[in-house]
Amino acid sequence: MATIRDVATEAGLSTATVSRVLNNNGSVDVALAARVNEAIDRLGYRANPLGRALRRKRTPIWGFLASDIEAPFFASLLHGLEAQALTNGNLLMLCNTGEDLERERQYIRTALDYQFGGLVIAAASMTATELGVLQDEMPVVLVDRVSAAYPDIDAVLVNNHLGAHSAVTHLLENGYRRIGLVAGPSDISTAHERRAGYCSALADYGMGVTDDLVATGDFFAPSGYAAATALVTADQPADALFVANGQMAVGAYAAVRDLGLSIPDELGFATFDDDLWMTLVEPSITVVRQPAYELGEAAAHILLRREDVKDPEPGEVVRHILEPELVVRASSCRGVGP
Amino acid sequence: MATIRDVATEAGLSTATVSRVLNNNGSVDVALAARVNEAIDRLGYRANPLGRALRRKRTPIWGFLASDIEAPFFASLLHGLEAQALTNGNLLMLCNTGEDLERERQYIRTALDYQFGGLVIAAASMTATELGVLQDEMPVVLVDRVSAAYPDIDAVLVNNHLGAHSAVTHLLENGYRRIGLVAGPSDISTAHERRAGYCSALADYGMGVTDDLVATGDFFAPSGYAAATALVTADQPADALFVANGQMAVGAYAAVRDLGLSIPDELGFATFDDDLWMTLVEPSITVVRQPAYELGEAAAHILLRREDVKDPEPGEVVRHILEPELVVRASSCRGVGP
DNA sequence: CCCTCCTGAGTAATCGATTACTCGATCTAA
DNA sequence: TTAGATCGAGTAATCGATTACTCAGGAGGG
Repeated sequence: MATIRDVATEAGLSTATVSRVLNNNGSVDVALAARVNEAIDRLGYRANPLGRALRRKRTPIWGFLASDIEAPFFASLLHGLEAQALTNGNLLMLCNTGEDLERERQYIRTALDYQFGGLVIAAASMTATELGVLQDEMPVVLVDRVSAAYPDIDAVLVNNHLGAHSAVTHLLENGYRRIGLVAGPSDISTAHERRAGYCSALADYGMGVTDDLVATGDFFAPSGYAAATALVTADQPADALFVANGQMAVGAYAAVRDLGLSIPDELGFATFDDDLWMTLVEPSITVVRQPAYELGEAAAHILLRREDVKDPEPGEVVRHILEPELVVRASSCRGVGP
Repeated sequence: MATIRDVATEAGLSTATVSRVLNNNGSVDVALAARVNEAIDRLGYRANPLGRALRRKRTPIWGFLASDIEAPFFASLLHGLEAQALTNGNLLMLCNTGEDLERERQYIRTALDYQFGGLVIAAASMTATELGVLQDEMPVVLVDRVSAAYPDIDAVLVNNHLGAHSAVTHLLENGYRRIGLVAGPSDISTAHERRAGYCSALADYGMGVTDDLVATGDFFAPSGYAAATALVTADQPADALFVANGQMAVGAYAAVRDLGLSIPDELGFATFDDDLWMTLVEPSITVVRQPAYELGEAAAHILLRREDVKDPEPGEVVRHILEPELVVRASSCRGVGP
């Protein structure tokens, strides 16, 4: 491996000049710069990123923290983020926390040790003070989830309220009147907002929210099964279900099938998150699709803006909200079924 | 951030001694070691990995190269790899090549620049010489795919032949006689092996392979749709389909549905790769499940073994073969359907 | 014509660790 | 008692880059 010293010798110049050419810093005579570049080509020189990072106190690596990278939503987000990272000369380091706080902390320490160039967090479980410390050292962007505890950190979010509102309104417009909500854990912002959207849609339709039409799960499939079963077998059963995320929709859908209810005639069905299977089952399922890939891209753009420029003032907080899309399929349209 | 020098000063010792304590190198007096550790605790010192890596000429980072991280198979593999990486003190760097050779090369150069501690490749498209050069610098493990061009590189693979063989045999045992194969690109080793397994199962049953029962796709959904349509609408149509991967199964399944054929009565159906939707559709789908997570773990173990020890001799090539599992569901059992 | 300013390039310090080499002290053996 | 071996710790070189500081030489002004 050729070093910058080898290049300097080859070009008959000093390492300082070579470095200036490499970084387009200072002013270097055109002829000398050409000599440097020729030497670089001749030797096949590539700068050692470790030496560079040590000196600059900054690594061109972004970290990505997610609770479950196998979930299609996060996988897609990750993909969008990775694509932007690589095209902008950054590497992407992955951390799957599995909702494990200790692991999350460990990873954040690692990010500090390596002096990452940025961090994207899709698992907001740490305290505000920890994040505050982190933010002093590198750009930090929250994606998907936020909490009231971090009012001053950049975030890229989905308009969950609108998404839930439009899906529930759609169910109402199709004649369903007792719409059950399979909700997520209320301490996760997305779950909270979707619930709020559900409520406001009912309110806009002049209907109140009855507690017996809301069952809370934990965003994983089994809880969706239980919640859906409860809502549909109650004394006054729901005549439609709106599920707050894709994983719970798997469970909820299985529950409905096991109970032998026919969708959409006996029960309307809609959910947050699009997934492949929702188009393959019979009837296909109406969803609120989240722009997951774009979420990742948007997070990358914020990191890039924060990187050097003072464009968003240090005190200014960026909140980028993306719009979800209601994709109407057969499961929510009575009389349009198979 | 405290440095090793700060620790040395705090403990009233030299940096050399501190370093020896940190790395458990050389011999240090117990009392002094205790003083060092106290100083470390007092200062909250954490070693700077960049300085360390620069000196050691080696970063505790593993790279992972995949063609499509959004595919459930690779996502799961990635997850298994990441879990092992983190528990062994390595970070995991992600690269999604999207089958783009140029991008792959670029990433490999990056791995060399950073002096990664290992590289896991699930996208074997580069030439043998490139990989040879790479292997001289760091441990390399191929997962999922290999090619005859790399006989001397460690690999973790699935027994594709056996998987296909068992699925096709299962279809034969259930009375299907004209089993169509939706095959993958023959230059990808997995596709090749699955095809061979299909052929050998037929042969074992005393049946020959007829070309008109094989249609080749590209491992993506649309090609599965086309291939399945062709096989099922031929003059002498197939009475069962075996699909070589999960993505094409999506297309193939949609095609069958669009043609209004009933599974499993009119058509048997089985595929490589398990996925959520295959249990949710009616009837559920028989699959050959690959241990994707375990593949990632196994790759990690090979890297760990190669890391320092000379356990696998430099000349010795490790080939770790994992067994797939036939999961029988309704789609392949005539008369057991809905 | 001389002095000042500016430009462009080199020298050397620095980032934070590891480690070859050195050296004094202790211990063993002759 | 002393030479030689051994052990433990410190000094300083090193990994590969960036950059503050320095300095020579040319341009411009008085």
